[in-house]
Amino acid sequence: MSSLLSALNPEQLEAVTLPHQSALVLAGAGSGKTRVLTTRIAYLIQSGQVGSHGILAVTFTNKAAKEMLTRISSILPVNTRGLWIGTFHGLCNRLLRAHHQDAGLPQTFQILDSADQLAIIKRILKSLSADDAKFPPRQVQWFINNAKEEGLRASQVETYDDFAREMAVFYLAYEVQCNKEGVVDFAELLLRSYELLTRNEIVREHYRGRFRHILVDEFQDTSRLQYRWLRLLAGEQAAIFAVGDDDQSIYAFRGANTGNMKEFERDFRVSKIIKLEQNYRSQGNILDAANILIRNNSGRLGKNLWTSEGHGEPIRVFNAPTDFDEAAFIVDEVKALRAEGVALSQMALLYRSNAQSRVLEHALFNAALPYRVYGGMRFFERLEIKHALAYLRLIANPNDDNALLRVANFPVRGIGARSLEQLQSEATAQGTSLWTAMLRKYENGATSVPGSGNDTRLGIAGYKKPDKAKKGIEGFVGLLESMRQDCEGLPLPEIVAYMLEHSGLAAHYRAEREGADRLENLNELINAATSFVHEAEDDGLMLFLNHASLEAGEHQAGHGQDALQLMTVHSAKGLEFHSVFLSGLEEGLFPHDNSRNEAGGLEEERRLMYVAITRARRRLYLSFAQSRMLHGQTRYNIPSRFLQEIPDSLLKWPQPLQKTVNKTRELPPRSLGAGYAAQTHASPVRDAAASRWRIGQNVIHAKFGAGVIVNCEGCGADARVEVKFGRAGTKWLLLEYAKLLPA
DNA sequence: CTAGCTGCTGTTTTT
DNA sequence: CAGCAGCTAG
Repeated sequence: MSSLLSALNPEQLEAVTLPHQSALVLAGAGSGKTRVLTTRIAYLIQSGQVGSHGILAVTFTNKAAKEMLTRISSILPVNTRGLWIGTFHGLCNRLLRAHHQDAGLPQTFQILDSADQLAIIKRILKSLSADDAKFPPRQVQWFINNAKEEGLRASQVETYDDFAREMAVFYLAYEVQCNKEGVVDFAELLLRSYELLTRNEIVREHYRGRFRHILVDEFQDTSRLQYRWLRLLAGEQAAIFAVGDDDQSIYAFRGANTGNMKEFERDFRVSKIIKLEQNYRSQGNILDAANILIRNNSGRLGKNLWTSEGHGEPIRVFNAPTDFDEAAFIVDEVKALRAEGVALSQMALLYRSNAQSRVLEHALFNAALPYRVYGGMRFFERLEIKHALAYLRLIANPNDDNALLRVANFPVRGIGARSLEQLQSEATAQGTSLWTAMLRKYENGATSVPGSGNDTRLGIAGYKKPDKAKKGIEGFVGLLESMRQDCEGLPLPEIVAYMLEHSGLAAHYRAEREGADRLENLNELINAATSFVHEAEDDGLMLFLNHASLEAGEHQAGHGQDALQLMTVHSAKGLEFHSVFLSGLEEGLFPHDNSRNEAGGLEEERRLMYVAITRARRRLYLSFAQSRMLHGQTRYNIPSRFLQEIPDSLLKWPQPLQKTVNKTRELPPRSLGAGYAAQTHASPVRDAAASRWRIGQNVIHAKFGAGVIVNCEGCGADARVEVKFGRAGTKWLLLEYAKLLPA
């Protein structure tokens, strides 16, 4: 026990050994947050305060949950299966599985990912013949998820205008459809289990009596509903140990509500907030940059990271002419670092949006550097995997319309859109699933067609067509029925292998010229199933499918080998690397344009930047490109304001070897409140006469501030340039009058 | 019924 | 530059 605690600093120790009371731990990046959580769990169990069954721990990602489990089991010989550690979604799923009847769900309920959800919504909008210009499916999806997040059912939605009324109708139809199919979306997992706990006293009291200690990781990212869920589950008895960092709240777009921290203080009478500010990860310069940057945000709880290590290296900033050059620079630096002995897996390339990975991947590929992309197209989201999963879902539950529609005609078996549409309306009319409708139709067809009262009334053509369609469906029904029968009792990996062969998927991709990768992925699915059986010690098909919906990532070919890590800043949260390359630091990209209109959008972007910076242990690269290919056209952006918020004294500007790059630092207008001199760096004298105005050039306007030329036309007195300014938007300026200065 | 073409649109971040 | 909906030709 003492060895367990001896390695902790005083604040960590205090947090770990807190008595049974609710507490808020403000844990800065790299301050040993996970360690505190796992050590506390081990401490609680080892000191006999609670059994392992009395602990519930919520993490933000499955990865974090897994890590926590392994760390705990390395400290303590506990049965990890009795521990309730997982994401909100994972825990809700567990709860609903255990009480599916009380929750009004079939035992085999399946989980929809957002793409599945969108598909259902599209189908519903179509069946209600809604005007999709007026009601874009995405917006309907957004509306439904928001309503659920507010805890509202379709019948409870406020219908203050026609639009909302219409939305409520869609929501209701969606609810009905999901119930019919026995599927739940992500938000539903939460809402449904929240309702279960609210309504069912027996279940509620059972869990309240059981979970005496509730630990919450990344508390700043909890949503309103999640917070209510926690409060409900905790009741009066449980102690909630909440660990979070308001500066790392980057999921507001998904409903995260930092206000929960203050509410938590009030609701649970938190008497003391413990702050963990000593950072064990990054060196001084990196930490200073992060601290100074985040100070530009308002309404922080307040926290300043410090380290006992030295300043370390300066932060390297690179100004690239194009995104292509940026990638080339990164490749060079990566090679150099590797030559110095840094493992590729200890280097990360971070970017704001997934689309940015393409250029980087291209450069890495050409340089023959192994890399691994996280996020983006996830394993379980790949088309061929979705098809395979659809078959598996149908084996588990043939009433899953989504799955059925996905593969009814894939591989092609002559079930066209028309027959499916027909089937759809029959299903709607009868209030059944498509599968049931198929069975009926098939049985009707089988009994009535031979007797055929039809042939007296219809011409041959008009009667052959439906006959053909029936054959397709008949074949499909037979296929599915035999698959369901044959898979009964088979171990999971064999079910997957069987399905791949008998569904015709394997054959389909074998025949396809470009199918090799897809085949490989399908084989990887068998591996995934095998390792799932291994890890979960359970071979339920249903469980595997849930695992697939809840944990979209982590399975990817090319496991294990030393590879560069590529991911968005969002998915880098919680990770650390020896070296971090943060690319695309441009206005419009990072901070992202879309964040401009959102309340608090800019501050969230800044927190995102803060997260990115604090991923680095020793070395941090920040880079931006003057021109970038985006959405099929070249765009010219000015450097991100965040660059400017970092003091020059922490920065170093390396130059690429052979290229002559504009050595001037071009920065956007200083934002309010920042207090460092922008012009301290040496700026080489510019040859004013020689610099003709050109696209991509950075300029300064007396009134509008810094900008970049994105277009020009005319000549002589008529010469005009279009300039995109950081603040004033994009404007056409007559060169004769506008006193433009080269930046 | 299918495959292949065109033309449109939308574009952040994720459990 | 996608990805997708809708259309046309086989």
